[in-house]
Amino acid sequence: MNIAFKALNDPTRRKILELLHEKDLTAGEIAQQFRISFPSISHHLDLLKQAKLVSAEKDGQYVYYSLNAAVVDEIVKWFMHLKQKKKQN
Amino acid sequence: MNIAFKALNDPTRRKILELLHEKDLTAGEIAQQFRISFPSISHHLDLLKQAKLVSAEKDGQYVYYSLNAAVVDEIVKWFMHLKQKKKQN
DNA sequence: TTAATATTTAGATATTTGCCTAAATATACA
DNA sequence: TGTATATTTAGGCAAATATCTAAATATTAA
Repeated sequence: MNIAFKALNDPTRRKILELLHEKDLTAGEIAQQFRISFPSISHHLDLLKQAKLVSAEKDGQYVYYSLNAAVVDEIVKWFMHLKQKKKQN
Repeated sequence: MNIAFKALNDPTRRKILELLHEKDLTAGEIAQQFRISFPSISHHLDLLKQAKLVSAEKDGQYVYYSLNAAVVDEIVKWFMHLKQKKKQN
């Protein structure tokens, strides 16, 4: 959970999630969408992977990344809990 | 949105939101829940306020903090959008 | 096997973050 | 008014973060 929020705290990484929401992409296809260097994008992808927000699958020389909904669910649950009606103050 | 994710990227600040989910609290009451110094908590509260995740109201010498659902809604919306069924890959 | 392409790892650097103590400000109380 | 209480602001420091270039690794193609 901690690492998920950390992974989400970056506009580039959130944009990556939005791209992957459209369809699975290779690391290179993702990198092309940004003005940031390949290695930096690779690092961002690694963080998203650590947070289990995305998963990666190697196919030949390419690595395909895809969005992973499970952790998103968990976070949404946390927010929904926050929104439950609270005691009257 | 950017600042909201930033504000959420800290366990202390998320704990503060959970405390405020129970009921409104003064800065001091919040600070007592942590082993962190008063000024540090004050700084965390300021960030949460900037992100509009909480609102503050002064009452005499106390400042009451309360949870602000509007931004939470906005973030949940972002997540729900991510979860919409995506194109088949 | 050699060269090209795709991606990650390593190392360096500038910026941001979170914490602290000390000082400042605001309000309440004696 | 003078003192105590509640909270914020300021300044400093260590750790974390985002970025870069260069180098390494893996796979494909000539």
